Amino acid sequence: MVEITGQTDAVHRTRTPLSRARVLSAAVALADEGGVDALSMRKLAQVLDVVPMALYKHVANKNELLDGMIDVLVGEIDPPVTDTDWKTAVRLRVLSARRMLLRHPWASGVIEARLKARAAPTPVVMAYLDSMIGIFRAGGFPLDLVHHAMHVMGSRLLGFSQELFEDGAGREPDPDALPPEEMAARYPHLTELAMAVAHDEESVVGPGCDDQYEFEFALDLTLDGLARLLP
Amino acid sequence: MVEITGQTDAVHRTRTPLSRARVLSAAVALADEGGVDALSMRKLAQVLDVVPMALYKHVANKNELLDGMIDVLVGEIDPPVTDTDWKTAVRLRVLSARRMLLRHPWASGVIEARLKARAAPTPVVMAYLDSMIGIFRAGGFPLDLVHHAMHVMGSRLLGFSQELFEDGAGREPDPDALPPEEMAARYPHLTELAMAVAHDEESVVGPGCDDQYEFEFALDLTLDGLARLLP
DNA sequence: ACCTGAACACCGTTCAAGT
DNA sequence: ACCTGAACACCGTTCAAGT
Repeated sequence: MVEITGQTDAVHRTRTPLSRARVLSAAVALADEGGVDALSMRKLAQVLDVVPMALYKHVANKNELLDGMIDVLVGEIDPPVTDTDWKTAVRLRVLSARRMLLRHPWASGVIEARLKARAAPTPVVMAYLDSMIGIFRAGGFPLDLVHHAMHVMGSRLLGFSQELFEDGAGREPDPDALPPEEMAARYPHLTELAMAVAHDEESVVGPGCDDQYEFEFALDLTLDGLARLLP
Repeated sequence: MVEITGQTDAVHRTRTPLSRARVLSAAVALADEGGVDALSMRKLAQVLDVVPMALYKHVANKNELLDGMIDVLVGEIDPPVTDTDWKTAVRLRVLSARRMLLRHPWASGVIEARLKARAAPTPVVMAYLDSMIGIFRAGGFPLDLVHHAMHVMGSRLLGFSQELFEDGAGREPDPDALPPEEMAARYPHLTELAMAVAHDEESVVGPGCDDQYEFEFALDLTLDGLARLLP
């Protein structure tokens, strides 16, 4: 007993030190193996041969751990192919996202849960959405149609179902949010779209987009598409 | 302290006895108030003025509680309107489902989680899907197109995202599953569709439907619809 | 200053003891 | 036979005590 503890300790001392990256990839591996229910701070610490509290040096809490894991997964999605038409580019990207989601079946649930909890999307997720908007823009989509398109794609973009944006309305103000000019530099397409939407609606129903309208737009697009296939 | 306990006890004795329905609606109310994280067997018992273990007389465990709650919610979706065309009928039904999902923001997450856990859909959910298929059939959709349509509608039917059916392949055999003839009687459209899909695929890639094909079908339908709206 | 064991306030569920 | 308190095996996170 004492000897084993001693051995573990020796191994521990020579092991590569903990890092945020090591914590996150171990967490992803744990969730891949046993589902998200099998992921606990305590089990994660055990896998990393570390006392539970050591994790809190690298992630603030479990929610931040989940956010970090999502970032790892979004990083697995192929970057957009640039030398084709918009449709092929979107198609390839969404299919790549789907392959990621199939590799990590717990992912869409976690992403959706974090969105439902009104957590601010991480920079990595923002960059993903920004570049997706960029594909549509490069394909000649006017801003309002891009907006609809992003809603229509909804669940296929990242596996979650509805109300993906929510525009941060009612969200707790992020203490380390980027200043607007930095936002615009980093996420040009997202910013452009957000500003267009805000301007559109502000005079009518207040800020944010009309989710009901967007839902019906997507529904009707789908139903019309099906109607065209009727014999 | 003793006096208060005595009072509580007296109230408890005259209270309407626990029932599955009372447990389920209290659980829904609790989730509506505080989200699904606020729902625990212990808190539910407390709200019902009952010892935690008393709940287990009416639901086998927490998963069965969640299934029961889903049934309550699906019961809130309007029945299909019969005296219109298929498109209007589907549209109204899906919009009714959406209103339910907006009333209970935790619902889609729970539904998706239960599906991911490969839990068999409850009879109430089966009946809902069956009658949705019935609308398409009555509208003249051939079986294969209904199949595609159900996949395309996917997230809009009940708020979850993908792989909704999974056909029970790899699912633990349900001990109290209905015999086939009873299935056919209760869910005629679902059974017809399931049999057509099974027959279609069995000779090619084994039972179940080709999820990748269905995903791409829905994706392309969406992209083609967007392309048509380009100026 | 850093690290960490014990503790706190929770879970869902089992089970034996009480009526 | 029914009901239930205590117990079990967990959680995420706080915090004070140790180095």
